[in-house]
Amino acid sequence: MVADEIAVALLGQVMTLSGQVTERMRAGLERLGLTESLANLVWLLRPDTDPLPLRKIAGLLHCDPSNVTLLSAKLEERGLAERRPHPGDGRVRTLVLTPDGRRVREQLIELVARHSPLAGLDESEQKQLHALLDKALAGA
Amino acid sequence: MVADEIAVALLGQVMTLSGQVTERMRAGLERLGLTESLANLVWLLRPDTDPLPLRKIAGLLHCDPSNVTLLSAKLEERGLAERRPHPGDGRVRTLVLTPDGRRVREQLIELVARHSPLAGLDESEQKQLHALLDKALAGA
DNA sequence: CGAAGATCCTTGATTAACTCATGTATTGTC
DNA sequence: GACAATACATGAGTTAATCAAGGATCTTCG
Repeated sequence: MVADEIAVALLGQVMTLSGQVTERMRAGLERLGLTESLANLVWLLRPDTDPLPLRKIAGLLHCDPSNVTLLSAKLEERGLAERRPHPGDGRVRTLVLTPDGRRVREQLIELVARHSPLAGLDESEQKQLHALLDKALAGA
Repeated sequence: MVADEIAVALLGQVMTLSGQVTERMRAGLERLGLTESLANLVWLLRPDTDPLPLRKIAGLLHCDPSNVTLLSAKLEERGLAERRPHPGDGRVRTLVLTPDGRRVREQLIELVARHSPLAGLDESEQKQLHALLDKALAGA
């Protein structure tokens, strides 16, 4: 039962951490003109990887595809992202950040990552933590 | 910039992890008759510590006090928790799990902790992780 | 002792995210 | 070329959350 206790405590820590991060985000979001869910989406839209189909975004966001349509429309409206047809499949739309969107994403990362509790750890601790989390996530 | 990269990746891992956990929770919640936000509240109501004032709950939950009133009422309605007056201060109400509520909380922990990605780590890794997260949270 | 101010919870109205059901377009298969 | 399957869009409806205002209790200070 001891092992269980640790697992529960770990989970509590992770949830607390994620709560603190989203809370900090929220404080800076108004300045960026984003809501929390839009920020989550922007966070997901990495400029250095292949564009994500909307359906895949829904999976990563754990929400309904129709909701992604809504969020995408809002980002488009603000000029932060564009829906583009998939080159190989006419049914699929992908969502890509515009230059403005990339800037906002940078600000978001700056806002959150630079001040997260995790940033307080030194480099070797961060690497250690990264390895542990990587292993845990791989096992899932 | 390298350190920043790690911090960003770490944050991504934590968010992914918390997303997976809440997703898993969601799958089992219907059976327990709870919504996600109610589950978060139940999770917070540890039977082994002093009862929490509603206002403090609002802080921990990062939401408005009036929302806590609403959630508390729902838990009460289901017989899972009780609002009790604070012994020393007539303004304050505390929220306490009933026996039924404690049972539901156990099931919730069982559901989530036992199957979280973190449970896949061995005991020494879990302890290591716990120490790192503890340090990070203490710094915040 | 009593009034002013602060703190805590509640109530009601409003907003916004999200889901569900349905519709339309495109692709793949037989 | 018809049929099933997949992907996104649209519209209605649900629900959680915020905000503003109110009543109750405690604290401070004249």
